[in-house]
Amino acid sequence: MKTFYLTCAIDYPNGEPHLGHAFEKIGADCIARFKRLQGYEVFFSTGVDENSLNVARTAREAGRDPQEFIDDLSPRFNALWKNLNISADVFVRTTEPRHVEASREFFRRAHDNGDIYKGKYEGWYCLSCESYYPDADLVEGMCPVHGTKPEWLSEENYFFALSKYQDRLLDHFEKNPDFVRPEFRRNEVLNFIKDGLRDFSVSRAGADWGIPVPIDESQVIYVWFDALINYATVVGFPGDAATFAKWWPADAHVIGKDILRFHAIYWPAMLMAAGVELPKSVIGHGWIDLEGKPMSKTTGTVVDPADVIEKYGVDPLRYHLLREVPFFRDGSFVWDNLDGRYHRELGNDLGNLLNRTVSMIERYREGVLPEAGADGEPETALKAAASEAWEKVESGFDGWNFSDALADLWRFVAAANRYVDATQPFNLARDPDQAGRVDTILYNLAESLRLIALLLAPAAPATADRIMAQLGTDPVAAGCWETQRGWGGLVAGRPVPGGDPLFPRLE
RNA sequence: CGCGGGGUGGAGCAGUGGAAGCUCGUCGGGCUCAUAACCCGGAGGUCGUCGGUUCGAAUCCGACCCCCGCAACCA
Repeated sequence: MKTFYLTCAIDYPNGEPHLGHAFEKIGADCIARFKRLQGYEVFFSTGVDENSLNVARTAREAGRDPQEFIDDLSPRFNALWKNLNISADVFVRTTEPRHVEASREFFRRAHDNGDIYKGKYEGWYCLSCESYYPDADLVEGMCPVHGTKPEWLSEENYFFALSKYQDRLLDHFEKNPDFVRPEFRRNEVLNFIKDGLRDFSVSRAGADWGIPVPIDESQVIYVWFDALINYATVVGFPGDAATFAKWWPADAHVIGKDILRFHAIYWPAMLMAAGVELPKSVIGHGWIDLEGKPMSKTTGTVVDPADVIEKYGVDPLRYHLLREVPFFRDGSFVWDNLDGRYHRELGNDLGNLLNRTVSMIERYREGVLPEAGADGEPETALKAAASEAWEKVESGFDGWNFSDALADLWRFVAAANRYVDATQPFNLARDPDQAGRVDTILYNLAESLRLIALLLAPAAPATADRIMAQLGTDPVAAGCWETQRGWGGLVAGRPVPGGDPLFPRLE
């Protein structure tokens, strides 16, 4: 069976997960489900990055023990993904023993390959920030955050020989034009590489939080070096060779634009050093803000996804984000827009289409699906719209253009609504001579909804199944895009139970 | 002169020389199976600014203004 290995960023649990985190997981989940529907065996991973010194610092600032702190926060991320119906197969925590082992083994291999050496890391260090600043970031020689005079520190660290891989990386980009997407991000990365790569330190001295360097237990592995390795850990590196061989290389790493460089440059070079194949693609998505303002805990501009779910439901949130914000671009979460999409697109367009369809089958055919007769002109148009939608939606999802895919799907929803209006079954039903026409129309409407549910399933899986249930047919299952994509999947003569409106009006 | 993208009706966008478009929203009318949809009609734009080329510029040229991404250790 064809396989697809998809990863999300692992988030660092120094606070509650918010809508920005959710955007990425929802997009990735949409792809995971899309691939399963296409018949791929999918492995979909996410997790949390717990070894960051920032996490330990945040915990201590709150007067809490770091371990206790992450044991509290990390499960909240996992719980949110469950609530959002994210179909991840694994949720990794980088403090897990298997990941500690994987990181140390990876480090060892890079070291054995001659790509890790001891050097001196020097720079202006702000004690309050606990971080180094390049000269350019200092404001008149002072820390840009605290305005205090930073200290010149120098520490012995292990360095990774990134510079050695500059040519091989350029070569890889050359031979794999889709390695980084979207294209404008690829170009940014390419320019960065062409400017010249410098070695970077992969360890920290004097820290008591993190994974010990295998060749020098007095230091810990720099958190970035360890975090990236999670993608190998979760598919069995290094102990489970069979599992690793089955899934690696990853088909797509889904990450935010802010951490693109780590995935598009550092990680590939690290893999080359360890003698491991490179991933197929790195997908850099945009960020969402709140009503035009950056999400920030300090200013209170955050949205708790749980609040959105409580008011509108999981699928409306998923649908709205995927439809509203093109995945590769930045966008805004606007409450009014969500409300508008909920009522107009989900309620009026889709929900009402289902409702009017099952209502007419109930009223005119005692709730039993009639058999379709010969096609007329309206049927030809409807079926043309269906096959066009199928083609466009599939290629839209395939290119991570969720927004376009859903817009195209809604063109078919509109076509089905137009079909009702053009054929007027509610008028024909008064004339016994037209019974055959009414049968045909009602069947085709129900069948349209079946196809809509299939195409909607990656974005709004629960809604897809609710539609299938109201139509009296099976839930959406893995691989069914291959086996059930053609027109005519519904079986005449079966009961159409109908049900409550999918998206009732609020307030 | 660091590299790159962009400024078009309320929102999001298309449009590289020849009558300013699309989707959504908004206003009015028709229809009615339905959580209503669909159809018809309307309102709404100095196409960032200034200058130039041309019979004709959103589109070509020049200058300027503004916004955004990248510019190494920010999981």
